[in-house]
Amino acid sequence: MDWSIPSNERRAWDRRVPYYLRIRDRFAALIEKGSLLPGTKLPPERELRDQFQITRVTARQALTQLEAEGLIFRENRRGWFVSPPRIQYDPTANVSFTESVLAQGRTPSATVLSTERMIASARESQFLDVEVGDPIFLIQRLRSIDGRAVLLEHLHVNAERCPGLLGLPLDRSLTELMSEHYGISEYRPHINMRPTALAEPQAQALGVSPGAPSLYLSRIIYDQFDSIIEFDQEFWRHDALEICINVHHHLSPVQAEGVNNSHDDMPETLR
Amino acid sequence: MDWSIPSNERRAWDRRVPYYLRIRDRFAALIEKGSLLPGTKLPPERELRDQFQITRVTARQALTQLEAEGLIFRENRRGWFVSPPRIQYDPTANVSFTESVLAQGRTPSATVLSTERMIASARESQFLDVEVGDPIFLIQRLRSIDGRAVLLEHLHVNAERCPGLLGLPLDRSLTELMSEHYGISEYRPHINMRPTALAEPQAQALGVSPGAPSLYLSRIIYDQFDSIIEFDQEFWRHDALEICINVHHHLSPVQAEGVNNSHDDMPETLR
DNA sequence: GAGTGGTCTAGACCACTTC
DNA sequence: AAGTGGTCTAGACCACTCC
Repeated sequence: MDWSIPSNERRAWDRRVPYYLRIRDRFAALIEKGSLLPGTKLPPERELRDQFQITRVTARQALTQLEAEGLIFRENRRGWFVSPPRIQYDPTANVSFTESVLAQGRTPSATVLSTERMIASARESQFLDVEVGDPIFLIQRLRSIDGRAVLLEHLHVNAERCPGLLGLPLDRSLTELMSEHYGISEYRPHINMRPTALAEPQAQALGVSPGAPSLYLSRIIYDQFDSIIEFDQEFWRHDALEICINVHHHLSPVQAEGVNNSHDDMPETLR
Repeated sequence: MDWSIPSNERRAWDRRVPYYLRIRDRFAALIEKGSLLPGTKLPPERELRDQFQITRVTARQALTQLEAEGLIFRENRRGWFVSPPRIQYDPTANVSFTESVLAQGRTPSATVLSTERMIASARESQFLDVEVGDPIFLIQRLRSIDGRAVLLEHLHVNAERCPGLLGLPLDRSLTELMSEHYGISEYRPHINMRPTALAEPQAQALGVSPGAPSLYLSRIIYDQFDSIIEFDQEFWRHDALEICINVHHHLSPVQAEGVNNSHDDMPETLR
C-alpha cells in the first residue's frame, strides 16, 4: 500500500508544515474517511520511515500525536492500531460498566487482578467513613471492551458492611453483589475526574506504555443510609471513552426519555 | 542549582529504569514536595542535557512525560514551567467560570477573540433548534486564570432569541447577559467530554504547542422553556482543571451543603 | 545577538513478540 | 531467528523570544 500524501489533501496553509503533522493529517484523513477501520494495524515504524522519507524519530512523533488525539493506540511492542469508537459513559448514572457497554452493542468483560483484606490507614479512613485500623477490602479489576483492556479499577470497600465479599464472584457487577447479598443500594454523588498520564504499574496492567495519556476518575459511593461504603479509583485509556452526562433535575420524565446525549456529529475541531 | 538524583530517592525496582523516567521522577518529587513552586521556570533543555549527561531528545522525553501528567507546562518557545493547581470545576452546576474561579481564590479573566453573525448550516441547525438559514451568533472567547490562558470557548447562540447580543460586553458572564437582557435563564442538562489533543488553531489561541493534550467539553444549553438556545464547545488545557461533579438527587439540602467534593488528598497513583 | 524551544537526521542497541 | 517497538546518542538548522 502506498501511504504517500495525495496533492489534493494538503493543507491550505501548507508550506512549512512540519513533516510529522503532514503524516498525522494523512492518517487522520484515512481514519475519518473510514478507509482505515478500527483495529487495523498500521505499518511498522521503519516502513513509514521509508515511505515518507523521514527518520524513525519523526515517524514516531506523528504516531504519538495521533495517539494523543485518540485516533490510534499502541500495544506494547506489538504495533500501532486504529482505535475503536469511544464508549459513551455516564459516571453519574447508576448504570454498571457491563450494562452500558452491552447497551452500545459491544462486549464487556472483567478480570480480577487481585483482592486483599487490609487495615485502613489514615488515608483510607478519610474516604471510607471508617476508623484507622478497621478492615477494608481492596479489589483490583481490569475491564475490557471487545477484548481490549480499557479500564483499571481500584475498589476500596468497607469490609464490615459486606463480610465475605471476597468469596463472591467479583468478575460480576459489584453493584449487583452489594444489592443481592447485603441489601445495599448504592448511589454515587461525588465524582472527580482529571486527565493525566499513566504511571508504570497502571500502564502495565492496561498493557500500554508508561506515560500513555489517561483519564483518572474517582468516586465516593454511598448506600441508602447515606453512609460511605466504597471508594473507587478508575484509570481509563483516554481514547476509550466519551463522558456523557445527563442532568435530569429540570427535565420532566417524558423529556428526559429518549434523549440522545451524544454530540458526536459536531466536529470537535475546526481544522 | 544541582538537579542530580540523590541516592535515597531512587526507585525500589531501580536498575534498568529508562533515563527519561528517572528525570521525570526527580522533578515530580521536587514538585510534590513543594520545592518547586507553581510558575517556576525549569532549566533550559540544554542545561538538563549537561546536568544529567543525556541527549536533548531524552531530556525532552522526560519533560513531555511530566507535561502529559499535568505537572509542568510549556509556553511556546519560552520554556517549561511548574503547573499551577488545577481549578475545580463542575460542568453540571449553573455556576459561571468567573464565579467558580473567584470562589477558589484565583483571578479569572476573559478575552473576546472574535464575534460573528452567521447563517446556520445543517450542522449547527441540528444542535440549536433552528432551521438551516436562521441566524446564529458565533463567539470565541479565551478564559484565563491568574493570567494563564486555560480555556478556549466557541459559543453558538440562537440569534433570534437575543437580538443585539454582540453589542453587549461579552467579556462578562454570558449567563448573566442572557438573564438580564433577555429574561432567559439557562440550564445545561447535556454535557459531553473527552480527552484529546489540540489542533493547530486551538493550540495557537491557547498559546501552547499543537498536539498538546487537552480536554474537550461540549454542552447544550436550554432556557426555562426547554428550548435550546446555545451550544458551547470548550477546549481546556488538560492540566488546568479537575472535574468535580455533585449529583444532588438523593441528598437532602442539608447534606448537600458544605460537601467538599475534592478527593485531592487521595494519591492518584500508587508508585 | 544570544538564548530557547521546535524540528529533524542517521544511525545504534535492547526487550519483547511472533513465527 | 526475524520483526517490532522502546530507548538513546550526537549532532544540525530554524523560528521565535528576550535583552
